[in-house]
Amino acid sequence: MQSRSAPTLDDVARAAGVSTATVSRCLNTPDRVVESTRQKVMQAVEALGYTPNFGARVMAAKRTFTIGAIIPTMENAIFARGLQAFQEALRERGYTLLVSSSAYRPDVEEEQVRSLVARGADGLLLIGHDRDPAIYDYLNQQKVPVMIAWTFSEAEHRPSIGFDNRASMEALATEVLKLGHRRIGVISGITKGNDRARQRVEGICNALENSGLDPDSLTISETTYGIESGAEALDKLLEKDPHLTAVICGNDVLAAGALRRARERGIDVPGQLSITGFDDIELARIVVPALTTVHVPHREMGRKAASGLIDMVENKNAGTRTELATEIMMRGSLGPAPKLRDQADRSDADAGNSAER
Amino acid sequence: MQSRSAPTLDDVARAAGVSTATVSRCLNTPDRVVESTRQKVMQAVEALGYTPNFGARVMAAKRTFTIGAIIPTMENAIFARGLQAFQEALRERGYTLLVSSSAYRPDVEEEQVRSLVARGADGLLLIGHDRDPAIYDYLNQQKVPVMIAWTFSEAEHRPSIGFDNRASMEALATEVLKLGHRRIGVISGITKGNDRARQRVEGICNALENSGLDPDSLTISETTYGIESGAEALDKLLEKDPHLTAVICGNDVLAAGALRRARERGIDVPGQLSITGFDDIELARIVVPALTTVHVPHREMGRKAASGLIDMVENKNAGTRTELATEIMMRGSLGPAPKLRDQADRSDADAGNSAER
DNA sequence: TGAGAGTATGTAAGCGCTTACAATTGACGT
DNA sequence: ACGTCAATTGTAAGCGCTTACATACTCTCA
Repeated sequence: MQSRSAPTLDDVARAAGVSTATVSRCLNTPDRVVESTRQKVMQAVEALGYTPNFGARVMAAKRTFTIGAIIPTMENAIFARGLQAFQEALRERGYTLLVSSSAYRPDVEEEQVRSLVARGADGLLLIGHDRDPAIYDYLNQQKVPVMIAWTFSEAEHRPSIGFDNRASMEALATEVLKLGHRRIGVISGITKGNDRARQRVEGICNALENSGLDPDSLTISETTYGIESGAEALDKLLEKDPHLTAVICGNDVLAAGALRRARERGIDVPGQLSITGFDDIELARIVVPALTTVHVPHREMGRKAASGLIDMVENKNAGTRTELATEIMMRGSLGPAPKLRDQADRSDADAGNSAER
Repeated sequence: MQSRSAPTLDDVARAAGVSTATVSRCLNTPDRVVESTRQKVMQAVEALGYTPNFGARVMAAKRTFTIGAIIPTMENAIFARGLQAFQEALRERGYTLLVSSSAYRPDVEEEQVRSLVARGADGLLLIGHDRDPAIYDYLNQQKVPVMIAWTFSEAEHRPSIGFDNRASMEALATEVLKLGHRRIGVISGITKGNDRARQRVEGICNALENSGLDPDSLTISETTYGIESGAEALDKLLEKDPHLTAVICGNDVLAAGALRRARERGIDVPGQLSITGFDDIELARIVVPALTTVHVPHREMGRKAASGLIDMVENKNAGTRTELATEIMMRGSLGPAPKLRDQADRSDADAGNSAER
C-alpha cells in the first residue's frame, strides 16, 4: 500500500493532489487554506499516518515550541513537583517539555545545555545561578532565553523565579534559636556549585550572628542528597558533638534520614534533639514527628517559570525576576532546647530522664 | 568579529580554510582527517564557539544518539530512580536521554511519542504495555525500537524488561492470608490504561482464589497516585467495611498515606490493622512502622533497559524479554490478624484489647 | 464586461548538515 | 620518469520542511 519508510510531506502532497506548500499550510495555518482542500489533505495525512519531521521543521522554521529543562536530579521530589506544574503550564500554551537530569555534575549539565539547544529548544529552564559563565555566553550567542528557578537573589540579574534561600533559612534558624538551642548541628547538601545549598547555610550563620552568636560554633556536615545520607550525616554530627540539641537540615529528605537515625539510636525527637527540614514535601508530614520545615510554593514556581519563559521566547519581554514567599511550618520535630542538659554536662550514666526540671 | 547569530559548519569551514565536508569529518570521523588539518579546524570551532545543529544533523544522518523515555509521572520515586540508572547507562554508551511525563494521560503520551520520534529519538522507553495499538503501528512504521519497562508478562511479546506484577503481588497477598487476614481492603492505583495496577489487583484475587476464598469479598478502592490520595482511600475503605484487618496497597506511596491516616484515626498498625505497600522505595523504611512491601530492583531494571534498547537501536538484535525477580520485604506494618475481632463482631464499645486469647 | 481587489494555491529557494563520488596529491616501484 | 594506488580533501546532492513570491482564480463594482 505504501512505502516502508516514514511518509514525508511530499508523499502527503502527492496523495492529496496538492503541493507541499499547501500541506504545510494545512498543518500550520489551517485558516489560510480552503475547507475542501484541507479535508483532502487531512485525509491523506490520516491515511498515510504522516507525522512531520521535527529536524526538518526546526531547520526551516526556527521554532519548535519545545522548552528544555535541566534539573540536578529526578530523585528529588521537589523538582519533580515543580516540574510537573511547569510542564502543565507549558502544555496549555502549546509547548512541549523535554527534561534532562545532570546528576549534579556541571560537565553533564553543560553537555545537556548544548544538546537541548542543538535540538532546537526555544528556551531553557535551569536550576540555580551557579555555573560556568561560558554556558551563559553560549546561550546568549545562540539567543536562547533562560529562566533560572528555585532561587532568588538580589545579587543576580538574570531572569529568575524563586525564593530567597538565605532569608528563608535564616528565619527558620531564628526560630530554632528562640527556642533556646545553642549547640546546633547542620546537615547541608553539597555546597560546591549549588548556590541554594550554600545560601541556606549562610542563612543559618546570619541568624546566629544576629543573635550575637559565633557562626563557627555550628557543627556542619555536608552530604549528598538522599535519606540514607541524612542518616549517616547525623552519626557524624553526633560524633563531633554528642551534646547537640538541634540539627538544621538543608532539605526534608536529609531531615527524614536524620530523624530515622535518631529513632534508631533511641534519641527522643524533639525531647532530646530537634530536627528541621526545608522544602515541605509530602514526606515532611509523613514522618513521626512531622517535620518543622520551610514551605516552598513549588507549583506556583513551576507555573510562573513557564509563563515567564514563554514570554521571553515570544519576545514579549526580556525576562523578569520574581521573588516568591516561603512560610515556616511549625510541626512536631522542633521543640524547646532541653535546658538542663547543657548545665549538667551529662555523663554517659545520665541516660535516663533526669528528674530536675 | 563574527556574525551575531550562531555559527554554522560553513562559517567554520571558511575560518579554517577547508571545505564543509572536512569540518564535518573532523567532528564525526576524526581519523579520516590528517592531524594538521584537524588542528586548524578544531581551532576554528573553538574560536567561533560552534555547536552543530541537531535538526540538520538528524535530517542528514538519521542517527541522533538520543533515546526518549515517557513516564507516567515524575512524582513517582520509583520511576525517578530507575530512570536515573537508565540515563547513566545510556551516557556510558554515548547516548543522551530525553524525558517526558504524560501525567497518566494516554492522549498526552501519544503526543509525546510522536514528538520524541519526530525529534529523531533513536529508540523509546515506555512504561507498561497498555496503549492504543495505533501507537505501536506508528512506531513500527517509523522503525523506532521500543522497550517496555516496569512490567513483564508472558502474554506480551514485545521487547520488555520488568517483573511480574501479578505474581509478585500474589506472593505478598498470600503472606497476608497466611497471617489469618480475611477481611481485606485494597487501595489500588487507577487501573484503566495501567496494566501494572491492574495486574497487582489480579494478583491479590489469585491469592484469594488459591486459598479457596472469594475475590469478591475484597473491598477495593481505586485512587490517583499520592500520599493524600492514600489517606483518603483508607477513609473510604473503612466506611465500606469498618472491620477490615488488612489493607493491601498498590504502591508504597498509597500505603504511606493509608498509614498516616490510620495513625490520625488512632488505629494501631499492625495491632488492629495491617498495611502493605509495593515498590520498596526509601519511604517504606521511613514510616513508622516500616512498610512490608515488595522490593523491585529499580536500578537493575534501568540499566538493563538501557543496554537492551541500545542493542536494538544498533541492530544487534530484535529485542529481548527479561524478567526480574522481586522480593518480599517483611517489616513492621504487617502483623497477624486480630483473630478475636472477627468472632466477637466487636461493638463500638469494644475498643480496648479484650482479654480472651 | 473588464479592471481591480482579494483569496487560494503553486514554485522554488533555502535551513545546516552528511556523504557518495570526484579530484587532487604524494609515495612507491620499476 | 611514469603509472599505480592509497590517503586526503573537495564538490554537490539531497534530507523534509517553511515561506516569500509568483500565479491563477473568483468576485465586485463601475
